Amino acid sequence: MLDRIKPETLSRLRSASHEQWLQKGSMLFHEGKNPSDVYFVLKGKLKLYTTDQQGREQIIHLAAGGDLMGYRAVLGGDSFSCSASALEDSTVLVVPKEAFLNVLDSDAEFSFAVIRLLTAELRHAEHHLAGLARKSVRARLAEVLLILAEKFGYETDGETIAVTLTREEIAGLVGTATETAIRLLHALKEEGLLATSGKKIRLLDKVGLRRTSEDL
Amino acid sequence: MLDRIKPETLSRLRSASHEQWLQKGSMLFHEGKNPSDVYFVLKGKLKLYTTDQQGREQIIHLAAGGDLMGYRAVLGGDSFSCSASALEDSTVLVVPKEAFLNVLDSDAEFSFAVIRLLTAELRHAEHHLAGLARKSVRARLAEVLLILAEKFGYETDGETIAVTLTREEIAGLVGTATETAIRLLHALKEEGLLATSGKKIRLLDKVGLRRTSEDL
DNA sequence: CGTCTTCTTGAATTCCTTCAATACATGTGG
DNA sequence: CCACATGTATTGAAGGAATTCAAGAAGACG
Repeated sequence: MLDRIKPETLSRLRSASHEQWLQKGSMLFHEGKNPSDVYFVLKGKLKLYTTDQQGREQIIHLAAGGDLMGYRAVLGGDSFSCSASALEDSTVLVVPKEAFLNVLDSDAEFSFAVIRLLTAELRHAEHHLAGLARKSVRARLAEVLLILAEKFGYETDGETIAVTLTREEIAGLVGTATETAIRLLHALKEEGLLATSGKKIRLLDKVGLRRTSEDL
Repeated sequence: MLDRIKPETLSRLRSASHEQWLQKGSMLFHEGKNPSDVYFVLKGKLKLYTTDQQGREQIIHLAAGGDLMGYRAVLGGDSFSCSASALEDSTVLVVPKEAFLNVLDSDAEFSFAVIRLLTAELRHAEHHLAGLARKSVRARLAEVLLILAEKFGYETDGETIAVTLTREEIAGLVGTATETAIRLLHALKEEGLLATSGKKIRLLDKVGLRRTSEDL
């Protein structure tokens, strides 16, 4: 998102904003609270998630450098429907919502960029929805791993996903129990599709994973 | 959506458009095709759905009078990610995409209304997503029934949902097998939460259904 | 009526969850 | 640097929820 904004617009936004540093694990915003700002991720990785009564965490979305966060609540005039926290040390640009809305109102190009962003999110959500409803947990796990790789890229070996998640977080992404995620990771490992070492996951056979992700 | 457009903008759109009548069961657009128009539902009810390899249908969205359809593909510059067909005889206003995009570009108010619409859709999709991932099929069925009632309203008795869906379509909304949907409808009936007669469903205990929809 | 679709029910099976116990890792204070 | 505490990961076993397949009943429609 950040890279699609022209310099002029960006400096308008920046002049009203400040940067904020977030330690790994700390919260950027809380579900249910009213938004006062939107956030551009300058550096780092964050997760957007909801927590149910039983304390299980469902991860709705992931954010990396360049991504915009918190706009859904601001645009809809709602409270936050998710919480956001840092997966690693991160820096965000805090843009007061008035500044954001002003720019939106006066800059048709920016406004169209936001529409494109919303559209892309919606397509992504619909796809995810169709998948959750009819794919097996196994297929969804394979898909999640590929999405993680696409979103965060690989380390220098070209195979290890460049993000560190707990098994619980992986389960929260897939929408399953932690134990099931562990067992299925193990199964994919036995099939030679991936290798794990601690929290690092190496995708050894991307084509095989893609095939697995398309099973029902 | 239609009701939030000012008359002036509406007549601009209308002047470039034409109406189309759709028989129950006929298609408005097909997944994978390129969009040439967006559609305002003037009368009737439609479903938006994807079909998987096994021929199972997952319903992504429902549309009633006043709703806008097909804008996701047009705004994203994509092909349609869903198919749309009429649940009953319907009439739509066919707006060529150029006309739609022109108005969007020149009318900031309309543009903001579209942003609000996208935002609302996104919130809806996220909520649905979180629910699909962690609720039981039983809870999701109860929720779907309440959503249907909210979307399409009741018949004159104030209890019968004003839309006719096959069990297969209900299963497609919930994201389950047709047989499971039938069994769970039966269970909810035994508990006195609803009554069925053919394809008509009467919600007898909305509070109870709400409670059921919030179970895990 | 007869045909076709939709609905319903039964039974077997698969997949996933839950609970419980154990190993491993990480970090902290002594 | 060790010992302990805490959080994370793993594995087993039992149970439950949902799917699948199969077959029959009920409706819809020409």
